[in-house]
Formats: sequence, C-alpha cells, structure tokens
Amino acid sequence: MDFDVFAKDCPSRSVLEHLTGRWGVLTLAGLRKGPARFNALRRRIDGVSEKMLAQTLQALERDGFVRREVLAAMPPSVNYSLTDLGETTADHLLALIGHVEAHMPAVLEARATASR
Amino acid sequence: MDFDVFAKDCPSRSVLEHLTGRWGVLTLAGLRKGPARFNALRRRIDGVSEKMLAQTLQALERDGFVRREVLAAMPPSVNYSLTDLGETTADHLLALIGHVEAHMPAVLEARATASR
DNA sequence: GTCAGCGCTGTCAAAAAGTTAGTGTATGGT
DNA sequence: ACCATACACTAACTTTTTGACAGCGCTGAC
Repeated sequence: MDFDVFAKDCPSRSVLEHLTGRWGVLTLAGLRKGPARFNALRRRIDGVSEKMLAQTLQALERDGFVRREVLAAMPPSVNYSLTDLGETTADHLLALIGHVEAHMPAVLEARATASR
Repeated sequence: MDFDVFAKDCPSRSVLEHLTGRWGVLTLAGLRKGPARFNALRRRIDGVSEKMLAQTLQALERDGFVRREVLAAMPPSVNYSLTDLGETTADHLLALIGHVEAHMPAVLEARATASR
C-alpha cells in the first residue's frame, strides 16, 4: 500500500489535517508534557475553547494518537495521554515548534521588511 | 526574547498557524521538491483552490519562508521557491509527513476499532 | 446556601474556506 | 480567422468551520 498526502483522497490527507489543524499541533505537544485531565490540558493551551478541544481530542483518539481513560467517579474525571504513536508524532511536532520559536527573530524581521 | 506557541498572543502562534494551517504544510512540502510556478505548484497539491494557494503563499512569503520572483513577460510568469529558513522548516514537515505515511496502517486500524 | 469546578454537548453568530466568474495577453490547434 | 487554453491572480458569493456562551447533573469548599 502506498500513501501520499498530496493526493486529495488519500486517507493520509485527513490524518495530516487532524494533526496540523488549528488545534492538533498544540494538543499533541501539550500532552507530550505529560498526561492531563480535560480542563488541565485546556489550561496548558491558551485560547482553545472547550468545544474545539473536545473535538480535536476525539479526532486524535479515533486516529490512535491519544488515549482516553474515564474514571467513573462523581466529580467526573477523564484522563488523556499519548499512545506510543502519539509520542513519536508529538516529537516531530515539538521539533517543528522548537525550530519556529528559535527562528522567530528572522520571521519578525521578514514581516517588517515585507510591509515596506 | 522568549517565544511560546502555547501563549495565545505570542507572535509565534500565528507563524505556526500559517505553517500548519490547512494548506501551509502541503505548500511548503510541495515547494521542497523544487521551485515552481503558481499553476505548477497548484497541480502538485491536489485539491487546493487558486484562492487558498495564493493566500497561503502570501502568508508564507510575509513570514520569510517563501521567495516570490516575477518575470515580467507577457504570459505572466511568477516563480516560487523556498528561502533557507523555508528549507529547514520544510524538512521538519517532510519528516512529519513521512512519519504519518509510514504509520498509516496503524492509524487505519485504530479507526476501525474505534467504530466498534 | 451559594459558588466554583468537573467534562462535556448544544445553539447561534462570526470567521475561514471553497466556488465561480472575470481580468488581459498570447500562444496552439483547426 | 476563430476558439480554447494557459497564466496569476482578484472580487463576489456560498458553504463549512470556529468560537463564545448557556446548560447538564453532581460535588466539595466556604
């Protein structure tokens, strides 16, 4: 079997979209810091709404990157963590994030000269 | 200076969004195969609309990842290529894409068991 | 008793993406 | 000569995605 994200109908395309969608990268990277409960994770990722975090987690869980564990207690408690696949994937994302953060000065300069 | 993509108002957040937005990854990765003209690039990235490709390229150009060269001829001709920063960034994205494509069988299996 | 916190799910409006049409020149085929 | 196509976009309009907010049933702190 042969997967190619450049092909519109390849299933790998939708997986890539879940990962690199608006909140996918930050969710995976946030979980790479360690397992967390829903609202704790939400506090790690500044600006995400409850709805979008729930939606993002569901997509990542379906694709096998995230594990969801419900502790049946009566202050409801749900724990999220990365699967093995999620961890290796998150490492790539963290490398990307590190690279971006490291080169921010160059980006800001490019933006400044672009406006002239 | 200290950049953090997890902070909502950090400029690195918007850069990350340009890179990992719906078409950012594929645009960078597509250009990593070599410079290309607008419509040639569009053919590499199956499914992108003209509007979104133009918009994506403009954002990536402003951030200093993509170089745009206009050859004043009368079938208009515009050439796009990666800057040095664009190349190193695209390498991270290609690594991610390779990782995803390599593990697609696992993802598809996760999706299959999720529906049960 | 009142309030905040838990992990979500709906609703509705705003923002983003996609679709379609048009620009002006200049080739290629018939 | 004529029509279609390619080129690199932009503008107008429609559809999809997002984000902001309310509510759920229950608990523990004050």
